[in-house]
Amino acid sequence: MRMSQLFGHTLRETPADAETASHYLLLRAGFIDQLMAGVYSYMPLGQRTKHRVEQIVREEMDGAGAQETLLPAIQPRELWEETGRDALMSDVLFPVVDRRERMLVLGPTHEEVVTSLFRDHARSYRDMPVTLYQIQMKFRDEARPRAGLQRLREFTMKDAYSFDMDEEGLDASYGAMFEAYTRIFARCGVPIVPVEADSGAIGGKGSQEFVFLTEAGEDHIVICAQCNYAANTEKAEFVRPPAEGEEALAVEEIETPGMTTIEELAAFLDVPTARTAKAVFYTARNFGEHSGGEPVFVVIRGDLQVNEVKVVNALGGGVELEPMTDAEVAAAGIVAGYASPIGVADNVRVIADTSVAQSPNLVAGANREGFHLRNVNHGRDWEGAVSDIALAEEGHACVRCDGGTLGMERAIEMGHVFRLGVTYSEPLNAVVLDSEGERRFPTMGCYGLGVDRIVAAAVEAHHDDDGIVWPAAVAPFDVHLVGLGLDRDEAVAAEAVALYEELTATGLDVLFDDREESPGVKFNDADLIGVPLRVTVSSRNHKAGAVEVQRRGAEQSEQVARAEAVARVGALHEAARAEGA
RNA sequence: CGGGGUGUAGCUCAGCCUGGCAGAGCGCUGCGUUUGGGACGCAGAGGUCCGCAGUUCGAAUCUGCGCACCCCGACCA
Repeated sequence: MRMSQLFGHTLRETPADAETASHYLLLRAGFIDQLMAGVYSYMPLGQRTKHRVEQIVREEMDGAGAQETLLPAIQPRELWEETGRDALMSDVLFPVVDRRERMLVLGPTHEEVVTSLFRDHARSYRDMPVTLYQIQMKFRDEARPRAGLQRLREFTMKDAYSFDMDEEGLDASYGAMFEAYTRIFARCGVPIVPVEADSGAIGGKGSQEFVFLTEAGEDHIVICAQCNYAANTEKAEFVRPPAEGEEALAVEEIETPGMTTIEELAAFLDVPTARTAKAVFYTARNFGEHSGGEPVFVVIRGDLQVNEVKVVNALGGGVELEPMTDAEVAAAGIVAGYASPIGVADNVRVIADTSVAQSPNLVAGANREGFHLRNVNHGRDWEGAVSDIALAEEGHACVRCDGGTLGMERAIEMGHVFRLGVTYSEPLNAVVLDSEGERRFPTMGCYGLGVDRIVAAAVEAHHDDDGIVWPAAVAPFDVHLVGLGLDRDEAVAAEAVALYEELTATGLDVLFDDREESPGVKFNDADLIGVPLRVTVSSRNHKAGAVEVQRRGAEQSEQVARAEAVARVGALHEAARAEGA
């Protein structure tokens, strides 16, 4: 590609709205352009990189035995009603109406469609196991798109779906995808950590995320400093700081005027927050509903925070929590600021974190303005389902090893693999016959990966003050050929063109800067765009019978004899590719 | 969805407080000089000052209502 023909230019100044490195570098280098919030065009350079990422994904999916398909992005809403996810995902669904006023949606994910496809074409265990995948646009009306390609409303996902007869089959299919993901991220130069995760709106019986640790990320991950335990905070478990094992004492009412927060209360009574019980109350509603719902009263030790994802799971899932309104608090007979698990109305669901169940003699509200109770004990003074509903925080003790401490990192979720089970095959009635002739629901897995996020993460992981430093496998070009002073010296120009053609003939993708620009402009653009190898042809080099080759990001360049140039560049290219593999 | 911020040339922004000719730098076009790390001179093109309404002799500037975008949080794959 001759740079004089390339559509799009580098920008000298950083666009004001871009904050993260991947965002402003991709904009400045001319890879992407924003159309609206969370929606971007890929310009030629960006599209080349995206293609290379997709090709790596394809190779690894095919290598793992998955078969490529292409499922419709536009889908009938009824299909989503069959699984109930029209309500569950209603806040991100892009609705569409056709000319006959039929309700359609732009697909945010494809479990329903692929299960429908499977239902129509798979007949028995002889058609299985099978894993289908596609690389396709997904549409989600995100509340807050952000950071360039990191959170988009229209994005490219590789999604795969496995169908097996039993758990052992799912284990094998899931394992194969897990391995493929590990290889994909390694080849793209994105360092990832697999972490335990909540499966959210996708559902199923367990999932793992592949995350890229970066300050620019929006997920929070806890990682044990001692063992390999790593989990999204939505899911993360931890060992509660131990309670003092004293005998249960008699309940005692105490006056605590104006002490409506845990901090005030603990200071007033001069006890650690871990000796108090905190109450938080919610209304749990089905998705898409805005009234009614079930009152939920959550009790947790004062030194811990409530993890709402865990509360939803403790309630059986499928609901969303909203803080109770003042009217709902009053209706539930709760005195805010002095709420007590003792004497809660029968229609209120009470959930206790394991921390309160294992801590004797806590201070809790008296459900009476200006009063608290000392020596409240779960099981003796009040009942309530015990569950892990606490948010893991930095410094908490690891559940998987002895003496390990959890650290907190920010991360971008790059991929997510789920063990679905029959979450979709059952409601969609995708039945196959097993070897006994019995009708069975296949056990499914699904595996998603964000292509745009790989592009963004590769930049986030590989850049310097001058620009992008692409991993060779996903660079838009293999070689950036810089010709200096081509309009002044015909011999140099001829040499540059000849080298361009020779390098291209060996199969390398070459970006040839044949523009009439000053050397400084060309070098700065080359650094910004970040192609792994830069080859400079100039009158100075020409006189020495050489060209100059420099690895992007390297301190030194090397002079290579003109006659050796093609072979040397080829060898350096192979070496650069090998680094990422 | 809550909080904060910003909308003026392709980009980065000044002008707004205190109403009175639409501005700068970079980029862009042409000509000339220059040529190994974002050169220089000359000449030029380029505007719905986010939109609508209001106040005023007069609005980029003041007021109201919208819209868009960004950031933090909530939520989310």
